Amino acid sequence: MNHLKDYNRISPAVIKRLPRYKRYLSDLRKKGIERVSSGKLGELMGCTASQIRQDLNNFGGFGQQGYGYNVAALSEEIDGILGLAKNYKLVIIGVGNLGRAVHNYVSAYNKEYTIGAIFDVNPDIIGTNVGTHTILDVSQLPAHLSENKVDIGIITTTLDGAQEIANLLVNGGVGGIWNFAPLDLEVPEEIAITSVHISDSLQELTFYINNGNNL
Amino acid sequence: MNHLKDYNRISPAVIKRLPRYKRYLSDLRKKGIERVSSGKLGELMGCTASQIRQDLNNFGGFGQQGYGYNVAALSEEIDGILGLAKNYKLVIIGVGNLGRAVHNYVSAYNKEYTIGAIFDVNPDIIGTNVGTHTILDVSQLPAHLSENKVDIGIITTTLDGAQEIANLLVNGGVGGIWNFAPLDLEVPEEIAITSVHISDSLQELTFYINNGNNL
DNA sequence: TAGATTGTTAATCGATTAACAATC
DNA sequence: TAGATTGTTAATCGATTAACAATC
Repeated sequence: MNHLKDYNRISPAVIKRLPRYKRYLSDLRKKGIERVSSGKLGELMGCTASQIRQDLNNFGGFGQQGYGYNVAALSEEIDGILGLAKNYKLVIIGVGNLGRAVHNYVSAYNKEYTIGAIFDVNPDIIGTNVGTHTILDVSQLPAHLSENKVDIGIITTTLDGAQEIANLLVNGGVGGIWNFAPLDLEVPEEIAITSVHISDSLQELTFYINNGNNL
Repeated sequence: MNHLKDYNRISPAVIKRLPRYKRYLSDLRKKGIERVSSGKLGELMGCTASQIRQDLNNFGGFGQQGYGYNVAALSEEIDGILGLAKNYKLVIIGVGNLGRAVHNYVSAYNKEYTIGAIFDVNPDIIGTNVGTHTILDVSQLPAHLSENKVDIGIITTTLDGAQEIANLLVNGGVGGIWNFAPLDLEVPEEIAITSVHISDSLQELTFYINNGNNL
């Protein structure tokens, strides 16, 4: 399925664009469109055909001259590249509104991601249910990690204590951390980490409101 | 306060880093550290001193040779650049868990952002309260926009209908849109828009879990 | 004054776009 | 076959880093 190139040398800018390609392809698929050229896709996405071809050719030659790309096939290739063919076990730490939103969101996946357990520090909600999960005390996190293989730890706590949670996750052997707390966590470099910095995003928007959009 | 250069020509990469500088400076401030050199800050942030000086000099010369930067003063300069000295009126459309999380988050600001009204389509929650706000029917959004100056519309709905909400916001004269729905909204180019693509972020993380971190 | 560190120019590096031969 | 469109190399553009004179 994937052409076994050296994915480590591929620019982060390219990787960041893959989910976006996936969104547009899934859109085309819904509309029943079978094939698309880099030219047409570039028009839809607001980027150059050249960029699309360059990006995809990092991973393999998925197109066909004179035809373009098969939408369904390309979409599946991208899933393969991203690693969405596998299943990942998750834990969520912090079950406030944001944690619940992420819980809902991830629960909608039927294959790729499975929530193993959810944790909080607030005694008022520990023991209550969210969907099919019961909120556990965060003190049980290390035990859970040692008894279960967990791929991704999701941090939806506030700033305070987020680094300590990250340490527990790292020591518990997770493969990656999905961080929503407003700080840059320090983790060993073999641990993958992606942060969603919500407040940064609002401040960026504020700049562009005052200074005209990114053109 | 700001040195009135042409902020429109500044690279988006620089703008994206400003909130991050702000976070580190506020951290130093909390620790009671008064001054910092680009060298020391670069060490903390994991970037070059050169980049920090280049970034800041897009906006003005905030440092002093032989001394470095005054933490508090630089922090306030960055606030000014981002436009955080003003107050912005917001509306939130979509009061599920994500909308509530954003509501909480924004409510914590005391000066910069003020929530004017919140909207949803779900009759079960319309009329109920979130903090001091009563959830309004989304059909009342156009009227609200014509009666109130709204700076930022926050879209925390699902994919379906998000573009229609964006159209209402644009027609209602908002200055910018903060989008959490998993699509690229189409808006006129004079409208600032920043999206938080949560699902894209998880997929990016998944890639790095499988392929080693961004090094 | 001497040392430190900036502001800024020049050099390098990486990412995007253009061009075109290969080929379906 | 002729037309379309890819894969890929070369050219351009932009962003990062290095270097250093200016100066506090």
